[in-house]
Amino acid sequence: MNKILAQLHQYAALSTDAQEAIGQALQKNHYAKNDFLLRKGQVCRHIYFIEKGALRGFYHTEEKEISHWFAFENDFVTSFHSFITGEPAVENIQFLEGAVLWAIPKDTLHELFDRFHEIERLVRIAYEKYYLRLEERFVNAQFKTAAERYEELLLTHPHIINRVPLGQVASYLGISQETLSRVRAGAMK
Amino acid sequence: MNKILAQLHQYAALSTDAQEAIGQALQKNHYAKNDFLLRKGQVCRHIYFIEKGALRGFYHTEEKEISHWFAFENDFVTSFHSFITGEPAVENIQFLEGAVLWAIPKDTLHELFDRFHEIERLVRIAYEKYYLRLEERFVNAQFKTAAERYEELLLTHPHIINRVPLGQVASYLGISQETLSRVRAGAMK
DNA sequence: AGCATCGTTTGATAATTATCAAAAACAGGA
DNA sequence: TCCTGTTTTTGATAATTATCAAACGATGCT
Repeated sequence: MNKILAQLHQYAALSTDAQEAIGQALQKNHYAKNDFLLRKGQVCRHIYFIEKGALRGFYHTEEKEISHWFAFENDFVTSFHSFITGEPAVENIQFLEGAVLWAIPKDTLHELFDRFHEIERLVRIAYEKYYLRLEERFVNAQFKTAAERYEELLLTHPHIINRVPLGQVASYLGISQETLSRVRAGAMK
Repeated sequence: MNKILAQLHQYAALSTDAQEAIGQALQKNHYAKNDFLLRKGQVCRHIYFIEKGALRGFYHTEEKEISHWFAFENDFVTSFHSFITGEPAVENIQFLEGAVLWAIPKDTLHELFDRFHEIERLVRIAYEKYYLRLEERFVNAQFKTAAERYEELLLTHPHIINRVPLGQVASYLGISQETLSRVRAGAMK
């Protein structure tokens, strides 16, 4: 609980009242490895905070499967598109490890927005940061080669490489598993 | 002016008071073709609304130049990263055509956030939409081939192809100008 | 009309990455 | 420890895309 508030504090400060309201809205749950938090076609009605564990979001079609994000302790996760639009998700969310999550329902969050301008402001600021991160990834994807992107991932997010199967990391980087394996071996420099 | 409020209305409704406050904050300006609205290294302190004209945002390094967005009538533009962080921009914004823009300064916008919860809500919702668009582009970039992305662009944003030089469209799609030319000729099916 | 500039197309070749197939390495359970 | 299934690596080949170079086309200006 305090960990959650500490993470939120990164985005903006909150009054005691607002903090308490958030605390009351949260529900705790345990999940097993390989379970699905969300399957394609379901509507995602919560934002989750990861107390413990690791998750991935991935798209799955007949031809291929692409992991587009990984999340770990102290991250917030949701199926952004489904959560915001209320439409069925086009992605899946799966547990890479056993996990403990805190959930806040969308309805409750919107009630909090009405009651506390400061909470909506915090979320506005959080969205800004999430946008910037995605933009940065997007630009990197176009400017750097597969090998450079792997190097950078190794520097900035080593936990991804340690805790996620290689094939999934490869799809995250936008390359095939074999190519990533060769990049790793240093063959492609 | 009314066009701006109409665009804003897409995101959320606004009270008359809020609308008036926004109207007072706006400044109108004219620009010539090929001028820069913003150069790499400058801080972007405004959000702009395009009454008339076309712009592009692009990254420029020694090796290459990548146009990462195009904007036209009724679009809002800014250097997102610089505007939000207050840091010098890493991108350039240039006019593809002569243009008329309305500007709102960041400081003024934040004053409006304090005075009108509803304006901050509108912006929060606008960010959600912008995020979703970027996410969609990001996924498409990984799932579809260059040819498919071009086809899709042709269907969904034909004005980009009509009003933007081919080389810039190519960098937007993440391919070389020559490849795009061949894709267009239908050679790569 | 003629010239210069910019944008686009075409051709030949090289580099990058994917795909298919099989072997090797690793991890967990009996 | 051995077996089994999963993950990772390696090899050979094919497909995709980039790069370099040159030609073509359109536009605007004198």
